[in-house]
Amino acid sequence: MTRGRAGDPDHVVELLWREGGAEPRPGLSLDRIVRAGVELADAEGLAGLSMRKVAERLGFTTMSLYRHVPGREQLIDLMCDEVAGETAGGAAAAGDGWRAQLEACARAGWELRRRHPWLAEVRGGRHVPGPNTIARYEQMLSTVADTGLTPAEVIAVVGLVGRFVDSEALLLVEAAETERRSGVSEEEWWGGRETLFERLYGYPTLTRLWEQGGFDRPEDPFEFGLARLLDGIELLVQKRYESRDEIKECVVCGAPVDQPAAGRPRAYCSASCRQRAYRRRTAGQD
Amino acid sequence: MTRGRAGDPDHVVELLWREGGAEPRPGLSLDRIVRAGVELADAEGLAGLSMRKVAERLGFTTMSLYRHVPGREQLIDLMCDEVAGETAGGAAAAGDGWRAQLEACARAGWELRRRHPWLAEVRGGRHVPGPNTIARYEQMLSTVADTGLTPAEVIAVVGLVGRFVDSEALLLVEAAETERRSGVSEEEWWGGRETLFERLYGYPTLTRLWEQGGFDRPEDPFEFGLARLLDGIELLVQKRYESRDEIKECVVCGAPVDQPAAGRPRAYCSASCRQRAYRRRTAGQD
DNA sequence: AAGTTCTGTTTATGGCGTACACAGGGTGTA
DNA sequence: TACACCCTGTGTACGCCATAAACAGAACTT
Repeated sequence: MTRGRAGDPDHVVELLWREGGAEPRPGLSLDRIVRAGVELADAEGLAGLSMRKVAERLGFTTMSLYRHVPGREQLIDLMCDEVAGETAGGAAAAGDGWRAQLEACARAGWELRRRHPWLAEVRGGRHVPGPNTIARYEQMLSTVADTGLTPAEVIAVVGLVGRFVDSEALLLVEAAETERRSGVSEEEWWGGRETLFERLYGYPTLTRLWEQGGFDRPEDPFEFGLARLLDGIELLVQKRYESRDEIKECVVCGAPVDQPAAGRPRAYCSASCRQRAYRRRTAGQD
Repeated sequence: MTRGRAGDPDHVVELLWREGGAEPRPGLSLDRIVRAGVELADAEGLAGLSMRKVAERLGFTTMSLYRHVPGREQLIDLMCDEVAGETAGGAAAAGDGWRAQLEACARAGWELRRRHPWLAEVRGGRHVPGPNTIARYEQMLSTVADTGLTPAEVIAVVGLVGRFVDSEALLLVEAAETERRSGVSEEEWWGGRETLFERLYGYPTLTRLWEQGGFDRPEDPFEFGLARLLDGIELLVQKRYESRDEIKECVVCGAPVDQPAAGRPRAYCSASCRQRAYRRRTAGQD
């Protein structure tokens, strides 16, 4: 079933978007392997996720896994989508503005990475997204879609926020993982680096900030960064909003729009485009 | 010399901050190993950096390296500081505002990661910084230090921008590395994922953005993100500036400051603190 | 009943970091 | 001059990793 298709990306697409049909039978199964992988990575981090250990945990030989999963990389893809389905995607109420909703998405991602720290450790491009991952992405996109930003900007905003969450999460994961392995806390370890500190006195700004306690009572990196990021995005949204009367193209079909000499500027080229935009706005809001 | 100190972080401090004394002798040396490591990682990425290959490149046995470097991790630390010393740190002119200077720092980091992509791949906490790394950090801190932000905020801003550069660089590295190994370009690969695309039509926003060409003509993630980030930071700086007349504590010594009933609000508790602040501001501007 | 497919095992390959014991030459001391 | 030591480089070995290939038995199809 899986044999010989290790290099075939379409295979993992099939696995990701599989029908959950097959009733649980004794023996191995894709779901069992994925779940065991998640448990293992939760406990030992992504570096601790080896095919041997997954198999051991399930009471089978290493190679038996390859009957169900093409390889380790693909197992990780499957694990990612598995946990992406955990939160119902509740986020914020639909009545809130885009900013509150986008912030809620970021926090949901943050929370997910708190429960499954290895998510932030997943690296390497060309990860095929599964249904749960896509659902989250779609939600973020739709949150930003009606801000008046261009399509490319919408995509860029969502990517920016997503990568921010990931990179901040990775920071914490690495610290936690190192603590776990070494048994020495982060503060303890850095506190013991006196041979380093004594070389830092020559740097005036660093020393001053240190003396003023900037390193002792730091800002929360996630909260601080998220606030700055959203501020920056909001500024762009405002700029686009203020220049909305300069719109020369219909936001739906792209055709040129005649602007009236006075009164509210037009965004749509025709009533049908306006109606189409309305339907899109309300679509999916069950 | 190195033997038996593999677990000792102080050792790598000594190596990083070593005096460049020792004249080049035949045989191995720390510098030669580090340079070979940089070359190798430049060519094959951090994953391709193995002790075996470094040794091979130098014409020695693998274990000979361990006479000069405690281990792979520490070699990477040394490589990082080696390349951090490459750019003279020119950045922007001192006359420019903090924003232009901070942007220049970010671009310098970006440029460095373009030349040494593996820099972005370096992971794991507790990396001991060397003199070149610290010099860059000091420069960024001093750039943001005179914005009126609190010490903790200054540190948070520098960290935020630094991690942003890193995470965006990592994105490109991973793509490039995968292309190199697979021989298939990113566009080609994603273009061939039709079995995936046909499952995405059900998502309205995603589909619409796709149809509008948002994925074909994307924003540059680095430029877009940097602009948003700096905008957000500028907003904070403005907020702090506007509320500067509410300052209740001397920004130098932290003592309470009596505010005059009228006129320009005081920032310093005394003339000596004002003078000290001036000296700090002008220090290091050779 | 025969053939095929699915599932799990066994064995083996080639890569990695690095611990450990050793060898030879240069240097310092008696 | 003779001895000891240490610095540098070597060879071997261990335990991890992913996974390729050939095989064995059970179950399902025709």
